[in-house]
Amino acid sequence: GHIRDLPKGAKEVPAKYKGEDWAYLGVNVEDDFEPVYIVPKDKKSQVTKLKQALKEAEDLLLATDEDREGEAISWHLCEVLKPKVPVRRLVFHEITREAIEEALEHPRGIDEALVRAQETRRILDRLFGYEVSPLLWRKIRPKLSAGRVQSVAIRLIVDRERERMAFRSATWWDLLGDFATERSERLQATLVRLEGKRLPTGKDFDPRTGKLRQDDLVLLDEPAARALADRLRSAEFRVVKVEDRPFTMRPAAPFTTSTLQQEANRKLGFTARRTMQVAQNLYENGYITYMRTDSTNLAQVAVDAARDLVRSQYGDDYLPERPRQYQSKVKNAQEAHEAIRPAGHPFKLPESVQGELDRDAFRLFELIWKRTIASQMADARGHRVTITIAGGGAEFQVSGKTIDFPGFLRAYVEGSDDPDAELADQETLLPRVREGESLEVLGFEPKSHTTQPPPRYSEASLTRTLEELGIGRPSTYAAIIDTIQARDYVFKKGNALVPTWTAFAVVRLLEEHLPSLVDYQFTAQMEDYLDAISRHEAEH
DNA sequence: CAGTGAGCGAGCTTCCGCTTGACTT
Repeated sequence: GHIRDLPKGAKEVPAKYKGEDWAYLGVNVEDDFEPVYIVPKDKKSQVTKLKQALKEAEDLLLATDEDREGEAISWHLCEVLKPKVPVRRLVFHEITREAIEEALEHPRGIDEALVRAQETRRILDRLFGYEVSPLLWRKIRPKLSAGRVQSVAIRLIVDRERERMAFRSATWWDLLGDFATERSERLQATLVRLEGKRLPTGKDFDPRTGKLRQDDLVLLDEPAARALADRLRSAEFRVVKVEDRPFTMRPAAPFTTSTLQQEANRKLGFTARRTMQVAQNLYENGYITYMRTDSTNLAQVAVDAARDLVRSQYGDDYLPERPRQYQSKVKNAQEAHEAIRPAGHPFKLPESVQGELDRDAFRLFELIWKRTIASQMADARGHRVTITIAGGGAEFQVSGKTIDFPGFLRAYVEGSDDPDAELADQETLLPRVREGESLEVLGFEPKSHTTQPPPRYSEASLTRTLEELGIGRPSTYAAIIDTIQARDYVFKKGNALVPTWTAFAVVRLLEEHLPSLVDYQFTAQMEDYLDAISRHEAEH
């Protein structure tokens, strides 16, 4: 990790800067934002060890991560160690024999522009944090904090709470029609249209007023729904349309830190913190690859191992002709490592390691194993059938889903934030009917529906949103969630993150007086600028 | 002269991102 950093406060600033106005920042804002670097106390012993080792070395190999922070670590090492022997910078994105040997044959120098980009990022975060936090101490309460990442995180949560407070629910009614086919099979369908006009769904209501957004829809109340049910009992119904559409589903990409935390939260109920602790343990004991990564890429040996397992466990039908490659769709991905996957070749089977692992570790390992294997399996194939039934001026519809070939679903189904949607994902089989077939009416049941306010963020959905906005890094997602709770901005209610009044006060103050700093695009714009620095196109 | 309370000044809080070993309970 980093062995040098800005001083934490005025106390750690070297004596010659002690009296300066900017000492508390550790950045000379009076002279071109020159940063002051120190070796923190807990890193001194590491630096001593490195210096000792360097004395007997004929060569210095810098093999830190190939990303912005990793490049900076290499640069700081050179600054501190002042090596007199030749220095080579090695880069590899996976810890495999092949990758390391390759790296040894193609060393490079330190990329100074990338180092300047990191330094800029560090200074910006310090200035934001150490200038804005004291403002909150004076205006709201001591010990509060603000920062490029945490302040946007609480703004997301407060914004969602505002939407919930402004929310006005709406209630509407429809009918569940119960029919029998010519072969006496039961068929239930929902009223979707009446006299040519569509019935509303939840999306048709404005969440702030509870009123319909358009007026060409049929809004039924309870008496109207009951009257309609009575009237339709004597109507004649026919199948007017049977739509049959094939579909395929692709497996999800292998895990990154963010997706692992989300899935472990949804499927195992782990907090981000617990997921990372368990993963760290699995990593240190050689069960999985590195757990702080934003890459979905698999090393060639891992692809081979996964494909071997697919063939032996599920058979050739489940193996795609060619290995699958996953593109990172995440903004600002730096891809210094592989995806998170079982270590080694071949992968150990979960059953074979169950005895060596505690319950948490086993469940997380199994999740990683299945996701990795599934990512190299064939698409699932099926078809979706939609039946439309008409009679008495009313139109009913029902959809069913059939899986013809499960493919990767044999190994892994991605979890969902929305349990209803997950239920709807299950296979639903419909009786066979033909267009024009007449149906017997068994009855109509009026059903009421109420719109729901937008849900609060969970740890999983907050992490996903931050990642989508390019905010935070794999090593910090879990820490962000801890920080906003430690500062009393947010508390957990079950899985939900609920903002406190302090959070409302802080967000409102920042929105009113420092709007650009809490803009959701602030980090994305910063990243664009840092990229320009690393391409030598902008001043740091 | 002792005890009390008001007033003042000094010192502290805080960022993000990379990591693992040291320390406490």
